[in-house]
Amino acid sequence: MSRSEDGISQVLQARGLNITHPRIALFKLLEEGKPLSVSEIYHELAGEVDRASVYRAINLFVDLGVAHKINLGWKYKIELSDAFVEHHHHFTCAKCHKVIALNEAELESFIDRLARRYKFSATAHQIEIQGLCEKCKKGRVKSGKN
Amino acid sequence: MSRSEDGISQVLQARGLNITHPRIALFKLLEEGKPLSVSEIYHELAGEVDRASVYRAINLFVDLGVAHKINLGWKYKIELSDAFVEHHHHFTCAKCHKVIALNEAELESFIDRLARRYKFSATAHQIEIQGLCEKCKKGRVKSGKN
DNA sequence: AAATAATTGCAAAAGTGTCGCAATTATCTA
DNA sequence: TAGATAATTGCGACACTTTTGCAATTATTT
Repeated sequence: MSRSEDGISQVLQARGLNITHPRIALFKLLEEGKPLSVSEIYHELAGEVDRASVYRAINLFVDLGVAHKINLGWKYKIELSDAFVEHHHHFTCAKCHKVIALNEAELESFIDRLARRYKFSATAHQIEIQGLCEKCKKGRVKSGKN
Repeated sequence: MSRSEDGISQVLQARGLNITHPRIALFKLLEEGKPLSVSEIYHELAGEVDRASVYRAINLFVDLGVAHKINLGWKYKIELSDAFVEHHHHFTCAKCHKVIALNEAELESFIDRLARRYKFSATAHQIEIQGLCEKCKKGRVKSGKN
């Protein structure tokens, strides 16, 4: 393992942490962009990486700010942070599960304005919005339950 | 157990559900206003209420719309719904843990406007914002940990 | 290439969430 | 208010999920 160009190697190196297979494998997986649950991750990495190491790598990434956990529904999933991947907020359709990316800048500035008014300096935030997308709202789409 | 005036008893009664100790105890705990994690709840109720019953009561409350699960950071916590308790959004100061309530109407309308633009109809949302309050931002306030 | 320091995989343990079922408790009825 | 009836609880057992100690392995340093 060498490649000191890619994102994660750089971060690890900068912190004096070893560049190891579990860490690279996790990063590559997350790099595909889709938020993954812990079990999706270690099933994907089965045989390659031990469960315990998956957890350790995930927690390391979170501590390093490389990744963070988000909630879809009410199980969390892991996703790379801004610096390594697109945006963070989206609508999730409760029926068809379509994900609609939100205008990040607008959200940020709204939060900032709000915070400023309360003389609060915001350092982090989580926003999740559930609802129905245009198609599903129009009815016609039957849902098993819910 | 009788008291048919308080919120939860009314709801239970209206649905023909029994008013039982686990349910009352959970409601009282949540009534204090602080969102609690499942384990906080059953540790608090240890000896009084069995783990399984805590889960059953929580799920019942959620089904009834009496409580709902929210995500703080990335573990979910349980909180009573609007009808039974104040508002849902606030700033939380990372140092002194002061909680600043936000202007709910403004938040709601922002979300709605945003959603409308994407032709998405929002039915629920969770927003959490971390940062520092005015005093702590100015420095001077030492924090034990965290 | 050897030394050393960080990390892994494994196995065991702790924690979470669910379920069936007999025992208990709340509510209803007379 | 007692007795019948139906709802609910607590218990024990599972099936995960997540964490930890530790010897073995792997990445870095010299």
